[in-house]
Amino acid sequence: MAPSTVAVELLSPKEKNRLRKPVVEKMRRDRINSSIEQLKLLLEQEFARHQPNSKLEKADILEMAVSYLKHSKAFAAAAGPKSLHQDYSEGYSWCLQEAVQFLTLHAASDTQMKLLCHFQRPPAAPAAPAKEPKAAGPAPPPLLTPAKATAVAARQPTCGLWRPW
DNA sequence: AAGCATTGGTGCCCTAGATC
DNA sequence: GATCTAGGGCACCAATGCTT
Repeated sequence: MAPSTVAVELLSPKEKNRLRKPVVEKMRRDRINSSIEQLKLLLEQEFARHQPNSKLEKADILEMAVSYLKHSKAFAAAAGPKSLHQDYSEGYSWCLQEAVQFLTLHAASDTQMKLLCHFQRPPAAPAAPAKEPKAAGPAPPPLLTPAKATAVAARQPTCGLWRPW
């Protein structure tokens, strides 16, 4: 049973500190655990692919996160430098495909068409840093037509990790 | 039942800030 | 600059729960 507030008032600062320590330490462990849990959720599919049916320890989660980041870095380096605009366009295109895929499965066709038409409008340009030559940059990639986007969505596997974003 | 992982409590050490 | 103090982080250990 926890000491009453009156009893706590009577304690010396050192004793108060001694009582507070376990609480603070617990909060700290909780932070560690919740972050590990978030890592686990973020890497869940990767775990399923590499170690199906195996129980995940915290150490496993951390190891997998490290190897994922290493892999991700190596992939980005191999892909070479991209312009900000190119990077943005690829990201936009990918998000569009994801949205189309989702709508294909879940949304009513009317809503789907309206949303697709909305996405067909040119995306806002990314906030370019001062050095990036705005006008001289490469033209944005062609936008997907609704039919093409749906076809692309049909080809796309469900969200997998190791995606070069 | 044994082995392993996780959790919770505690002591020790380190560091930053305050005071002299 | 030396000393003191509070706060934070880490390591260790015991208890508990889970798996084989």
